[in-house]
Amino acid sequence: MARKSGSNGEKTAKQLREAATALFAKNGYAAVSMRQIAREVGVQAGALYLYTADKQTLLFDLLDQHMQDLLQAWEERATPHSVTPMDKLECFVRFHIRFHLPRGDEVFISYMELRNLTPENFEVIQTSRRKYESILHDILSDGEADGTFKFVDTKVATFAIIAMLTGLNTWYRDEGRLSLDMVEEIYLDLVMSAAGAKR
Amino acid sequence: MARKSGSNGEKTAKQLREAATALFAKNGYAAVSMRQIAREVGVQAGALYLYTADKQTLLFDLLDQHMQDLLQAWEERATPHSVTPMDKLECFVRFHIRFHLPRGDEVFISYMELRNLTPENFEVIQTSRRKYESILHDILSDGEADGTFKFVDTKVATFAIIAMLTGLNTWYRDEGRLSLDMVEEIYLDLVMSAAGAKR
DNA sequence: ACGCTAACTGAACAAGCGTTCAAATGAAAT
DNA sequence: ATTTCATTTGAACGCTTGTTCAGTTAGCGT
Repeated sequence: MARKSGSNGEKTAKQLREAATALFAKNGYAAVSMRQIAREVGVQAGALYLYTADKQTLLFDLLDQHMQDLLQAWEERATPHSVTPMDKLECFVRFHIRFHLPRGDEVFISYMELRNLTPENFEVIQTSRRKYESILHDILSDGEADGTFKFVDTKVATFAIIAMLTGLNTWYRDEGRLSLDMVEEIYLDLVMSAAGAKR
Repeated sequence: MARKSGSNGEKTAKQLREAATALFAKNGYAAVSMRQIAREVGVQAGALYLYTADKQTLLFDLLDQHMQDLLQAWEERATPHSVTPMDKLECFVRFHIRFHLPRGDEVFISYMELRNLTPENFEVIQTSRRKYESILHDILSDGEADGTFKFVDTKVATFAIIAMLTGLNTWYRDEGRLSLDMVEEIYLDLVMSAAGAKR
């Protein structure tokens, strides 16, 4: 047999992205074969090449989509645009946690599989990442300018805060001791303290 | 030819560890072949099996050695054992940075390749890691008990601080803007602030 | 009912994988 | 000088890899 009954291109494309995301996160890009992904999708390996040029492009598209989603979600965030640096920082922390926590696999891949990108693809992702970091950096700078925050080095503080927040993904479990709301408050407190903000 | 002139077991063993560390860090465990490692060592692939049972054991040994070194270095740290929680935390921060920064590859592998360990091997490494985390946790607990520090949640603060410190490895470069001494002071300040310590 | 095209199979390709092992050779001890 | 043993080669094993492609079928517009 060839074409399968009930087959549909968009559905398969979506299944491919999902299967690849899950498998790459669990076993790593290099350790996952196209045949493994195909099995998960319920299709032969050859069929995948109707939806991606090659394995490398598949990885890149996943990472790029993730970064695009992240940046776009920030632009469209529900919270009304805040005015004071304090409000902005609070908004950023809450946003970061709520965006990243439900996307464990994507976040994991985005950090772990950078080295498996070709140099050109790497540069694209890196640019998006820097864009995101600059959002936080601008907030911290503003706050420092008007005396809300105090840092020895603002650039380092940016990295440190993002690393701290993203580290949440490595240990948080839905069934665990703490609710999403609680970790949000805990990290908010840690970040505000680190920023030297009096509350 | 068979045995090579000037050949020496211990030297080859060391070269194997170094080549494997560098290659695993750069390309990932799954993406690196035994033949690639062998080429780096300057030997045929078959010869590597005199020094490791198999590829999995090679990875495990590297990670395990790294964790052992870390825990032992803490025990033998040069700084005289401090008394106040404040001193202890300062000591820990400085130790963490000075131990981790010069070991970029090992640290990277230790975080990235955990998933490529067999479950039993993973458990061993995880135990060592928890041991290290508990060092910081104990310091934070003590400090909270005597009022030096203030946390909403001490366990979370432990994870957050370690993530923050380890994140340093992802951006620090020797040729960069900041010296080792400077980042040490910057991170010390961030950690102390996050801990709510008045200085 | 027919033709077109989107969707997929299944086999094939060359290349590379981890691992084993008999054979060969250098170094060290006698 | 001879033996012994550590060290390495090089070929071989069966298997998997990413990717291509001619052929086959399902769904859809006419």
